Amino acid sequence: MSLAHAILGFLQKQNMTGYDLKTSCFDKCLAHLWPADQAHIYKTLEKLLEQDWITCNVEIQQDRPNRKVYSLTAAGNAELLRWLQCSQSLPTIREPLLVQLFFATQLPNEAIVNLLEKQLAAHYEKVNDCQTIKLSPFNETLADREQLVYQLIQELIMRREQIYIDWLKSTIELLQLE
Amino acid sequence: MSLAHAILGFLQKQNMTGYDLKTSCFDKCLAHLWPADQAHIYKTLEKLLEQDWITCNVEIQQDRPNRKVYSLTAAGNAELLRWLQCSQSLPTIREPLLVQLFFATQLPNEAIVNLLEKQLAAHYEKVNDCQTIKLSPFNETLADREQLVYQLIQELIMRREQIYIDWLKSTIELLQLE
DNA sequence: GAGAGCATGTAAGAGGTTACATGATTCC
DNA sequence: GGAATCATGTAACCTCTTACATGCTCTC
Repeated sequence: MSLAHAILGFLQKQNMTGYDLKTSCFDKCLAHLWPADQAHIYKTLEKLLEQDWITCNVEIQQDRPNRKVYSLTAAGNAELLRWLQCSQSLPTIREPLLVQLFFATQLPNEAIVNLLEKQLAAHYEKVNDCQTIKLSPFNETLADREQLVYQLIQELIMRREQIYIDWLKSTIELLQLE
Repeated sequence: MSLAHAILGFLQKQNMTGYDLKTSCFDKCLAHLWPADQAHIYKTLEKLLEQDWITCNVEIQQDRPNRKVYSLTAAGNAELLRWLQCSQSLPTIREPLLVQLFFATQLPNEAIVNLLEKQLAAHYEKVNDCQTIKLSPFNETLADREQLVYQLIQELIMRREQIYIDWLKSTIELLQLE
């Protein structure tokens, strides 16, 4: 249910369209915490409407497609607050590379090293990406408290990446020595 | 597609039933790399049959339900080998706790600390679990190479957990000071 | 007698992705 | 002229989970 609640969370800060949510919120702030697809966001908005947790107001535009601007209802706000206090389950992590490695003992070392190197390159790219994320979607000046929380989140994400990078590097070295 | 290929991988080592795959393989070896549900395993076995990557042989039993023993075909083996050489995408990690924290600045510090402490307890439990995983489902003596790979995988999993634990601990301390 | 283990599955739904379609405007 | 931006969506599909159902045996 995190996608639905993340949408509620963003709408609490500011009224927005599905497009805004995708481009300014999910892709910018939550890309590394909760990636979300455009089609999925639109579908979820409909469900939230059905639940009466949000409402929709159409702004007619001449030059461009009309905007469906969503906003949080009182019920939606209450639901968000309820969810914010529920303890969440641990992240489910599925690791394609490690599954592959698990069965890859039948491959020669060079083939395995090759796979690891590609993954390492992808992680380097991702770290680059992570460094440029902006955790606040709006141009407000943030309270100290918010800034602190955002910094903490960013740090966990970076550490998480660093672990993979370190592990990949040392594993590649090890296999090359053999 | 990792679930399908993991099944091929296990069947390459030994013929098995869906039940065996769930209880001896996925739950024991891949629990922290690629958790898999029983219903999902059965459905995937059917798809693999349709593709002719596996075949099924029914063993009739008197006292117990019959066993559908699956085995890898030559085509299945080829597919596994092909997949083992494809570079995999990075793991998609979705973090319910971090999303929650992202929106939780409206909660008092104690409420946040409470959430973090629950998550920390869950991670401690998981680390315990991870320490008891046995990466080989069979009672064979392993080649050095396999043993090395399994050790490396285990280490990455443990480090991944440790990061979360360290982060949660220091974040709790920080918030309690405020 | 209750519960765990063996072994099969189905049905329904939640969650998520990919690809396609529209149509105007602005920038290179 | 071609690509990007704005803004909407749909359809099909894949992945995964939850809950239910059956029925026998062995152990506590």
